[in-house]
Amino acid sequence: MVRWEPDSRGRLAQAAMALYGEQGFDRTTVAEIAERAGLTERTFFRHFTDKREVLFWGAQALQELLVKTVIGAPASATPLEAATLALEAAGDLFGQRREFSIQRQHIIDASTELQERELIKLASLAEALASALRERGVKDPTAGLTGEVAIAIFKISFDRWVSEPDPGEMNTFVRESLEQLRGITAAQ
Amino acid sequence: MVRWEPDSRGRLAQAAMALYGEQGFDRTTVAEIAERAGLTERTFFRHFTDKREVLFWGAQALQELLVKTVIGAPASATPLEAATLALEAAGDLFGQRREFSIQRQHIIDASTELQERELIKLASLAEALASALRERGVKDPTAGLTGEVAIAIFKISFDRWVSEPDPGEMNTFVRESLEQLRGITAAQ
DNA sequence: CCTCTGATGTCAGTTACTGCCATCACTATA
DNA sequence: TATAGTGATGGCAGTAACTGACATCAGAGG
Repeated sequence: MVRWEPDSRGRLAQAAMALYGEQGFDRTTVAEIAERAGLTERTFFRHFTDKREVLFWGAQALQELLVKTVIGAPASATPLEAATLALEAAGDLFGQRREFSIQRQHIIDASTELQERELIKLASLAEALASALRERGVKDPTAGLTGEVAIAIFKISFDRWVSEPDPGEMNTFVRESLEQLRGITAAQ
Repeated sequence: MVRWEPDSRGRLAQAAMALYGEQGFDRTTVAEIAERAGLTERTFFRHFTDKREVLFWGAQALQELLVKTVIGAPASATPLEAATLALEAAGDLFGQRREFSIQRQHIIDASTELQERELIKLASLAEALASALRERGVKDPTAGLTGEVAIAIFKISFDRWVSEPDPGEMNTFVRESLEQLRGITAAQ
């Protein structure tokens, strides 16, 4: 006989996602989430530091993927090329769960608090990219700037990929945005 | 005889800055701030929506400056040139209060919550820039991308300008970062 | 059979924030 | 001059996010 149902963390996350989608983030209480998962408020805060953090526990894996890809990029690749490879790897990752990404983004877009959290996660990704580039020998401020610019491209591409009805691969948008960036900086 | 001391808002802001600097953001309570300003907690929340918002009430003016500058830029200016003019105007604004900027940034850098708030303010600036560019006839996604990239440059430049001992004009960093951006995107 | 561990529950406490109503110097108007 | 607002504040009760301290108890290992 098991004392507790397994995977409390997963059940909490699922309950939270469902409730945030049904009622909105602001109008759902942690007690509600815990109750739907058959657990206690206190236990929720043992698994997630925050009411918001439930929606962002994939960020760590994403960051590791980005870093690994940048470090593993061919030595001949320029900083921006290495960063682009990382974005494309991320694009593939998201591509496998488009429905989930859309639902999650709807929830985030409806709450300022969640947008703040998303932005700091993105900033953390930018910093991780920059740090990985430095390991490749890229100097500052080029490393930092490339990280920021790459994340900007990711934001815009992800946004379009989520909004459009039948967008195909997200990486198409990534490459397109890169082209536009070249246009923007070259135009004099 | 006056019923209340004038400029409660200013007194609250000043008390908050001082306490955040002395004890850190997390360890100061709104009640403390109000007390030091000779007011009540309730009154604090009539002037600021948030405990964090005290540090960001200049953001509105900054945003208006950026928008005005982009719209007023010569018709011949490219999107990035127009955005750059706005950044330079902002640079001049900050240049007049470097000490204040440094102290404020120290406070923000010591608190994750405040960093989140800062990031969403910056995102709002990026969107305002994009929207001003659209008014100049710039299409999306160029407008959005230019807004994001401009803010990325601002972040990096501001960061360097605040960190270095005797940096001179912030706009030097802005122009330098722009040059580096061209290098990054051009390198193939 | 015993002990230890790890995931959970319980409970009390702090603090950010909100709604509602009271207060009262000052102002405009009859 | 009397009266009826007005606007900035105080007071107070309430909600909900989080935290710390301690209790519980099935199962693992000896």
